[in-house]
Amino acid sequence: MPELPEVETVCRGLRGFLPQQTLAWVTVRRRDLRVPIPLDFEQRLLGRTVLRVERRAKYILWYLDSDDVVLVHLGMSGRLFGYRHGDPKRPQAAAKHDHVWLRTDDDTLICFCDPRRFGLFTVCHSSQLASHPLLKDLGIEPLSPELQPQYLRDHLATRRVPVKVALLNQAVVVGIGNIYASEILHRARTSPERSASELTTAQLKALCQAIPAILRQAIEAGGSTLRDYVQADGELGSFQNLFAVYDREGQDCQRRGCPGTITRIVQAARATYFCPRCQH
DNA sequence: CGTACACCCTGGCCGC
DNA sequence: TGCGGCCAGGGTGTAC
Repeated sequence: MPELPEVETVCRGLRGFLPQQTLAWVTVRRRDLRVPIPLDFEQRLLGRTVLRVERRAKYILWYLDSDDVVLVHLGMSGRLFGYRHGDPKRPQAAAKHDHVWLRTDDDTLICFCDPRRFGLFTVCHSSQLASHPLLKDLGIEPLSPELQPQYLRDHLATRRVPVKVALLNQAVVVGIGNIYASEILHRARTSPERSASELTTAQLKALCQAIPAILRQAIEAGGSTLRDYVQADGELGSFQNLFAVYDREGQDCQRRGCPGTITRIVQAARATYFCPRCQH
C-alpha cells in the first residue's frame, strides 16, 4: 500500500497530533506483526513525551523524551489514524485489525490497523537506530541532494536487473514502490525493461529529475488511494487521478502527442505499466 | 555479491 | 450464494 508519498502524508498528519504530547495509555491487541511487538513496548512508551515525528524511507519514527525511538512501517495494508477528543468519527472500540491503540494526555487516540500484518510497530534506543537491522542497509532519500546521476551510475553499475526492479531496491534509493516506479519511468521516458547497468547518461539524468518530481507531486496530492489507504486524519489521497500509466492497461498514453497504448507486463512477480511507444 | 523465487497474511473481486 | 483462484501499494529468507 504505502510508498514514500503515502508515508510522508501520514507523517505530516501525525505531526498535527503527537509532538509534545505524552503517551498516557498504550494497548497492544496483537503482537505478531512482521516484527513482533516487544514485550516491554508498553512500558517503554507509557508516560513518555513524543518530541517529534520523522520519516526515513517508508518508516515513521517517533522520537521520545527517553531517547527511545518508535518505528512504524505500514507494510501493504497498514493505517495510522489520529482522533481528537470529541471527534465524531472516533471509534468506541477497537476494530478487528486494530493492533495498537494509544491515547495521549490530551485524549487524542492513535489507532494502528493492519489487516495483512506486513507492517510493524516497534521501539529501539536512538543510539541503535543507525545500526538497526531494518534501517542499516537503506539507500539515499529520493528527495535529498544526494540523488545525482553519478550516484545512480555507481550504484546501478553492477545491477543486471531491469531498471524497474532496481528502482524498487531500497538499498539504492528508498521510498519508491510499485506504483511510483512505473510513473517515474514514464516521466523519464525510460523503458522499465532496460537493464539498470546500461542506462545512458541522459536516462540517468532524466531519472534524477523524474524521481523527485513524481514523488513531490504525489505528496502534494496527499498520496494515492487505491483501496484502503487514507491519511492520518481520514482524508483520501488523490494522486490516483493523476496516474499516467499505473493500472491503465489498454488506455491511451497521456504524453502529449504520443499515440501509444499502455501495456502491462510482469517483472519480479509484480505488475509494471508503461508506454512502449514513448519509453525507451 | 547479485538474482530468482517462495513466503508472510488478509480481503476483495472475478468467473464458474 | 458459495467457492476457488488470482490479485494487491512491502519486505525477508533461502538457494543458487
